[in-house]
Amino acid sequence: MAHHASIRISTPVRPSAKPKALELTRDKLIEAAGQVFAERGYRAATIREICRRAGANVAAVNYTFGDKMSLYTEVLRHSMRAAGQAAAMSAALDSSLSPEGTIRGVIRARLMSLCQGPRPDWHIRLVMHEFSHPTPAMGRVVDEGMRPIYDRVRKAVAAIIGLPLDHETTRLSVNSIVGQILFYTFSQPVLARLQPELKLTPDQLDRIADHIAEFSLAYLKKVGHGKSHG
Amino acid sequence: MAHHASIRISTPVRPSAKPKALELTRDKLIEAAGQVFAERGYRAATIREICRRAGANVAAVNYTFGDKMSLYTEVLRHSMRAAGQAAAMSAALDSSLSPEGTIRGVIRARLMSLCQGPRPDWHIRLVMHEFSHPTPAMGRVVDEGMRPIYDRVRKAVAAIIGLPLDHETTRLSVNSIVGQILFYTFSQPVLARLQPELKLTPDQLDRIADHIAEFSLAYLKKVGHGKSHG
DNA sequence: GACAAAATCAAACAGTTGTTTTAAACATAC
DNA sequence: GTATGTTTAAAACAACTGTTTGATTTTGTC
Repeated sequence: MAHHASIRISTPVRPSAKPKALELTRDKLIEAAGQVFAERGYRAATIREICRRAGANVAAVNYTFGDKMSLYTEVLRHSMRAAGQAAAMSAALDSSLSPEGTIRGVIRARLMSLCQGPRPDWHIRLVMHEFSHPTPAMGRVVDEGMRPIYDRVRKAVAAIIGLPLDHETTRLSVNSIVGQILFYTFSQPVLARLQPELKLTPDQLDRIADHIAEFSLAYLKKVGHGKSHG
Repeated sequence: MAHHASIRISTPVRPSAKPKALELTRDKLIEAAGQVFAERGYRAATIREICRRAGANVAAVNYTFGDKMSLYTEVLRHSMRAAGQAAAMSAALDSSLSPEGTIRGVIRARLMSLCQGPRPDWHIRLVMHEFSHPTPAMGRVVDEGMRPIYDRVRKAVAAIIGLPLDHETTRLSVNSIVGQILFYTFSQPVLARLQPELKLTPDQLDRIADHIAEFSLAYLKKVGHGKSHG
């Protein structure tokens, strides 16, 4: 049911005038909920634990957000915004880069986010959960979190291999590149068991990024040269 | 608590002598549990729904398997066994293949399992859930389901690029190949939204398998030739 | 047929869940 | 100060969870 929360949402007349203490507990709840949702999943995460970690009362979630699902959506939105900003930052300085530079940059930026960042694996685990059990929020995850990168890589790939944007080879090549990246982000549990010696330190990730770039560009350049004089 | 079930387990003296009706409901429960676990996840899956789909009583799970987790482990074991048999079958006929043939074969076999098979996406969704929320059963999933393929590809890759089995380039190249494959198995929700026109029909998967092979071999052969006369 | 073990069932149990309620504490404007 | 609206707190609610119980039916054996 709609209740108290709607009052707050419907009256952000002056930004940061009335906010008072609600904003505080609201932030604390989102932070705590991010942790709990990430490590337990949506269903297994309990409102009671979220509130305990946030130092708030059990009723705080329902008072502030309405219900559990709205809180989850809000956490996902927050997570997406953070990831989006990082992506936008790297996008700003690669619009002037060569296609090859774009590809190398995207791979590196994407991999590096695995070791740095404030909360290392939050966003990843949240998205992973969305993958295995999609909620209505899935659409936003893809549209805001993945499509920008996907489209940027697609343009660069098309430029290198000299084929149209929507040619099958273009699309499949992008999938191949994205797949290599996602392997290191999503398959860490497997990786840890298959290659225990592979630590995802910054300089190791650096070498991995280089490898993925070399691996991919070998094909792209080969096809590109074939097109240019074939 | 251990109870009735242990009686059955501890007395398989004559195989298929006493089994009677228990085996039947046991199979029905595993089948139903596979569906429910796959689509809802371990936590959200309820014993009541599993039993309803299996046409059994609520107490059937606890009577037959002891508790919910034991049922889950059994389902995972079943799923692994099925996948393992498929892998073993393809392994039998590729031991005599060239390294390149091995790689092409593994890619194709792995991708084709996406469209054929009795229950198309069971195993995948189960493993996906293990990825995002690993249980103690995770170890077996990796060891029985992934390591055999991983090792086979590694040997073939090492042969082509002419580097030792545990060279970093060898391992990273295997990761690149496996990553491309896993992308199509694990990222279907994303894929469905990013490329709605990409249907995973048998002949489409055939072209995808070819692409992954070409994409990967471009790099492997390049490195291999470099080694042979450099 | 009778008899014992195995299997099924309906009902209940104990615990946890998201959510609601009611009242108290707090802040703010007059 | 009082009055008003907002935020917290403790307790209770209703629904659902995995699990257990004890009776009842089914099954296999003599």
